[in-house]
Amino acid sequence: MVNPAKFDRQQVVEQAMLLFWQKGFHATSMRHLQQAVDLRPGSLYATFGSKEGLFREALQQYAAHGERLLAQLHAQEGSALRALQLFFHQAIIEQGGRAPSRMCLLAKTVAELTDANAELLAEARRQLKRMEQAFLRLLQQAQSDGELALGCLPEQLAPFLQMQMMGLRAYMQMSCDPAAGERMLQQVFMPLRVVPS
Amino acid sequence: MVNPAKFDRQQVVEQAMLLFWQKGFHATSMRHLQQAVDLRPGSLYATFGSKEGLFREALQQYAAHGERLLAQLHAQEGSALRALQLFFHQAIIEQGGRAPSRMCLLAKTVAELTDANAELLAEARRQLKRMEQAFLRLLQQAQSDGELALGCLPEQLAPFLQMQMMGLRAYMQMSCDPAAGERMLQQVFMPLRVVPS
DNA sequence: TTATGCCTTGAACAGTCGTTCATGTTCAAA
DNA sequence: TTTGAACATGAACGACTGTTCAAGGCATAA
Repeated sequence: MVNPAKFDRQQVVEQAMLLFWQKGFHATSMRHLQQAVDLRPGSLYATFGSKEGLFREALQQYAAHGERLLAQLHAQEGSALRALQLFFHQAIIEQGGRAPSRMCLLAKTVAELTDANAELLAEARRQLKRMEQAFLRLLQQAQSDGELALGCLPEQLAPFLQMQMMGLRAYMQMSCDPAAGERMLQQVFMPLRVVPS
Repeated sequence: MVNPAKFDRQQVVEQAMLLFWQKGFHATSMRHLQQAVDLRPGSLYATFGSKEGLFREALQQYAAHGERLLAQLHAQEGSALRALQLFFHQAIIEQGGRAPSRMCLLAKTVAELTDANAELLAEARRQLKRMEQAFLRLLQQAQSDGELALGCLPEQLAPFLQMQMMGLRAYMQMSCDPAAGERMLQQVFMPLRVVPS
């Protein structure tokens, strides 16, 4: 390497991701991104190729962060079901006001984009499916640990959880009412409780 | 009226709404709208004032159509709970592929817009709240008709239903799998079933 | 028929979009 | 010290954005 780049690629993607998360793909201009990451167009285009390229990496970084958090919660709590519950609580209640948006960036992207950006749309869908599979693994673990009633079907519960995650965060974006979020969060996890014998 | 307009205002709003529904606010250009409704910029701006003005009317027309459909289902079915169920089924399963988007236009708008378009964002939130109140009235009706267990709390169930409506349609936008939609739809309405005594 | 106001038209505006590229800078290897 | 490849810079590109407006068409009232 003759002359290494002077910026941290991951840090640039992180800043770009936060901006995309806040304003969405179309409303985020390259001018604004250039200012946010403090890079001139030449450097950005040499590194990411296009606005779409930068957005794709932002999506991947966002999803990777989510998966990492879920695994970390599982490790530190021991319980798979408790990890899921904490993950939901964190995404919906705690991070609510601090994050650039109350909604999931992947869900926002699936909502905003069309076939006109087919690759990005497919990438967002793929990452959402990955998260759903992570939910599935945790639910299976919970079941074999006896945390989840044997009558439950993790293969049906995982998409159901994913659906409710998207719904909860979309609802929060609409109402901005933490109390309602907390109440519905309990309603979501109520049927997962194993009845004490 | 000296020289009345030659176009049908409601029809224009309808066409614009379909385009906004498909592509979102930012990705829909006035040029494209002008072509879709076959009007020149002067007429559009004289009638709606701005892109935002046209979008606001599109949101209102969309919401009005939803409320009308819900009332019509209630009238023709007699049962409030059955009306809700049909409404969900129609929005999520049937209209799925035919509509410009699998998602709700109001939810898409809340997901896409920011404070940069505060009035439009507020309008979308208001219309979503109106729908939730329509849900609430039907749930109360169902309860007093004995369709809904007395233990249920319509004031908690209505936001829960709204949340799941948003979640279901967002999930469908992600997976495009009608079977999964049908399955989750049953899961949503399962706890509402009154147990036969 | 003329006069009066509304409606329609399409060219044009200033601004912004994503993107390119010639130019200048930096730094390890020769 | 010279060389040369990788990187940084910012002006500039053509296309497109939302919006305006002068000019012309139209239908009613006088």
